[in-house]
Amino acid sequence: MADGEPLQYAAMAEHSYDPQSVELRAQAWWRDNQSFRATEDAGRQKYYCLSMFPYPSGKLHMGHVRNYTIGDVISRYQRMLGRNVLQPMGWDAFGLPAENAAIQNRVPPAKWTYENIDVMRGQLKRLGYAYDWDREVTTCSPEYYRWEQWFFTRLFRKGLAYKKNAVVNWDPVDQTVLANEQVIDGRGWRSGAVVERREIPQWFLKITDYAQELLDSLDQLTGWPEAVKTMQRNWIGRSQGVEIVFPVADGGESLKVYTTRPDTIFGVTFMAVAAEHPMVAPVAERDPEVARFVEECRQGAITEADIETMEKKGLPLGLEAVNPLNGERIPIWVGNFVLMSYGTGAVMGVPGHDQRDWEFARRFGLPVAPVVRPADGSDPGIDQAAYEDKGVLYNSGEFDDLEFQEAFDAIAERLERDDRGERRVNFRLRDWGVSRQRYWGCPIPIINCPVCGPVPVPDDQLPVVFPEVTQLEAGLDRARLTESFMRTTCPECGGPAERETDTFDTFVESSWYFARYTSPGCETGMVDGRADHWLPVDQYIGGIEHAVLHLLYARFFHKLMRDEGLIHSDEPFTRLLTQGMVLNEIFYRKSADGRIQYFNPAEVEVRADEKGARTAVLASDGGPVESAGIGTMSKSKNNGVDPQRLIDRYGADTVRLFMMFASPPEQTLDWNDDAVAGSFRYLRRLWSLVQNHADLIANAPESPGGKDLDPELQAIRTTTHDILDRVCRDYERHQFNTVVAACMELTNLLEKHDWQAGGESGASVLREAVTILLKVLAPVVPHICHVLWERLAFQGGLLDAAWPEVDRQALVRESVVMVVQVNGKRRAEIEVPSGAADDGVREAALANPRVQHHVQGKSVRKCIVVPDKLVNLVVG
RNA sequence: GCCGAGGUGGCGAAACUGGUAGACGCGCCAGACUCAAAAUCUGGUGGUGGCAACACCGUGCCGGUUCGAGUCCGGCCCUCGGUACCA
Repeated sequence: MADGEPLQYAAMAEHSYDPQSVELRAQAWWRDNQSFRATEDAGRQKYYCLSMFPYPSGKLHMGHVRNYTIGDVISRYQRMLGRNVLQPMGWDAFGLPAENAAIQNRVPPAKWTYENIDVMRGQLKRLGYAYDWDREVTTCSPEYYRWEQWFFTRLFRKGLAYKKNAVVNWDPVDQTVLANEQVIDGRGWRSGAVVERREIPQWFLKITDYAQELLDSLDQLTGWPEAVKTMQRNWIGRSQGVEIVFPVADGGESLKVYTTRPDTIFGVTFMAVAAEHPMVAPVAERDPEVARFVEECRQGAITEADIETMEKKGLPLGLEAVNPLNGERIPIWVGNFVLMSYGTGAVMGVPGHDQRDWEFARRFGLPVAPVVRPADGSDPGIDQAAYEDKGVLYNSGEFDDLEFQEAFDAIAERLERDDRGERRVNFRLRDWGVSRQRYWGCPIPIINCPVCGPVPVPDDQLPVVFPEVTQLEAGLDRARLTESFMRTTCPECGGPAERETDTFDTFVESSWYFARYTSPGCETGMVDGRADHWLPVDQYIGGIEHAVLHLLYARFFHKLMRDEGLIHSDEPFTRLLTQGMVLNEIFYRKSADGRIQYFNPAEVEVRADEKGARTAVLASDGGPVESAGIGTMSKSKNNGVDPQRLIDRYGADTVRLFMMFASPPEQTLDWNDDAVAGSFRYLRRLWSLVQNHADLIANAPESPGGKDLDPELQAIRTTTHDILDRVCRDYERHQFNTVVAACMELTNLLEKHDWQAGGESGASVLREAVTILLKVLAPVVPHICHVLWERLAFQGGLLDAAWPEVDRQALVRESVVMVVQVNGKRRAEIEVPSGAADDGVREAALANPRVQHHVQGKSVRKCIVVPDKLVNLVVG
């Protein structure tokens, strides 16, 4: 069949499965009954199920479909368990791609964004997600960000927002600040110019004030994956160490460093400072080599990954620090791996006991001095690598023979007594820089007065809204902020002043949207009393890529809102499911001037020759394209798969089913749509099974009784309840792929039986099984199940049907098949009464001729029995 | 570099607390139906050897613990996510 051609079974037979009409019918029913409107109801247990809202980049991609299907399955499952479910949806609508589209296509960012939202909202509705659309939130609308501005002015007054200098990527050609993503190999993506580091004043939020609480309350998040909590703990990075002051010889200003290993202080053989350190500038003035080095450090990217992996370079400044404990003189170097914005902008180098310092010292011929050795007094062996273990001190004067903690305390006390340092708890976490030099973002509500300094915009003048622009130009993003917008008067002194033109990081909007959903239409504040009804979110679902930044910022904002008295819980998300990324291959071409153009895998043909070597060509022109491996589906890499094609061809249920069946939710998924047809085939089989027996089922007794069934029907009942038992367990642990597999198993079983000849008891066994099947499949494929439920003339909507219960008595079997191993190798199977005693099992196993063959002539030394499962005879 | 996760048939995967490796599905092969094809249905399908019964091998690599290891421990390789201005 040609790709994209719609299936035409509907035209072929009246009763064949036509997803488009089935889905239209189910969705109309939900709409007419306002099924998903959530109301605060004190009488029912609430369940707030939230999926991370999308950035409206154009169309849904498979990552969205995966995310939102998981959320919808959980919402519908919880609803059938009787909970009052709230499931909202909205748009993370500010961001860089809108500006890029504006520049490239000369379309205003607002128009581009709202058009994308309309397309994507339509797609979400087509997929049948059970959202309460009355609560929709769009972060780029002034009604939303007004309250963000309001909140920021409160934080400013509390001293939790402040301004300081920070480094940005500066494109000297386009005269603009670049995001890290826009810097490729140290060059601006559009101009190709070498990017410079530039310090500019920026707004920060004091997340470090909450570092300890953000760390401590992770322990209470028992519904979060350990991996995410570990990443957040490491990110916050609490450490106990000592801040040490090294005087600089010949009267220079002293050098402050932080270390968690003060026990190695006698092994310091160099100091390294950042190029931007105040100590460096005077040296650069007289030493051209240093000046050149500083200039070199000013270029290139600013990400931690770049800095940590680049070649470590350094240059001696000709200055010396003095070791505060032994008076030794230590050369001070400037190093490209030390950043002014991290810590104090200076580090002490201990090559004997730090691998990075060891490599630096080796490279530049600096001495390596061992001062810590293993407890047994053996040589630490620093010729090949640094000795980083904690051990016992030597070569350390009066501190010799102390082990780590004793040495730490003794040295810290000595430094404190001499006023040369102090013990400190340090966090790796840095304050959150929220300033962005962009147009398409929430304006920071501050007025800069030459007399009063930064002054918050008064509440009655909020929201601050930028003038609309019809187009943006690269490098001139903020020039559209007209004179009349910037010119204003100071709210404090009434004198002339200028408006702040920076906007917020888009992570600010996504740090409180979950709270806004609880209070739609609220015009008196960020949220109202309804927030405490719904919060915290019971289940949050989103990509693992948000494990640290978004999820940490949202936790931070929740605590800020709590401390403002707006809400009364400590954490925003009780349970967290981190969905694995959907990956796809990335294809590109590099043009002569170094620019990269990406091609969607749908436009690329991959061929393999006889030797298995792959070549990829663009279908349209037959020319070769390069593969950049596989990566997360993204707009920027143009490797997304458009789910619309699959919806048009197979319907929403097939897409939902396939997504859930393809792999467990937390696992990375390499996209391959070859198997989607199999999910459609399954739904068609389900449809036929129910349709072919609909009247039989509708007229059958509800309960199959249980006692007088013939063995074959009894076996079907046992399997049905066994499968239900597994399905319940798998829903609870969110492993939906095996839920689907179990349903397929049950369907296969039911298809094989001749029900028309089975009489009334057979019909009731079928009725029970089909009822269970439709109920447990409903969260995954709600449309087809809804319509089949109607066909069976069952009372009430399937949506609110009670979740089926496992009949424990039906699970009891009279005999079981056990595996017999000899010396750990599987040799036979035996059938024994279930619950048989160990001795009986052993005898039955030894009686088996195949077992005898392997035991022959040897004595049984040991016999291990796992009841009802396995017996292992150890012979020799 | 650092932090986190993953690696099982041709492919997506399953295996609950250390107990039958490969459920379920895709693909492929064979058969039925058909003038033929598609669709559908039935059966087979980890590898090697063997007519077969069956035997041996097999969960990224090397080693260990155990009656028994995909699962636990030590070391390594590769892939993916994050790395503070992509969202």
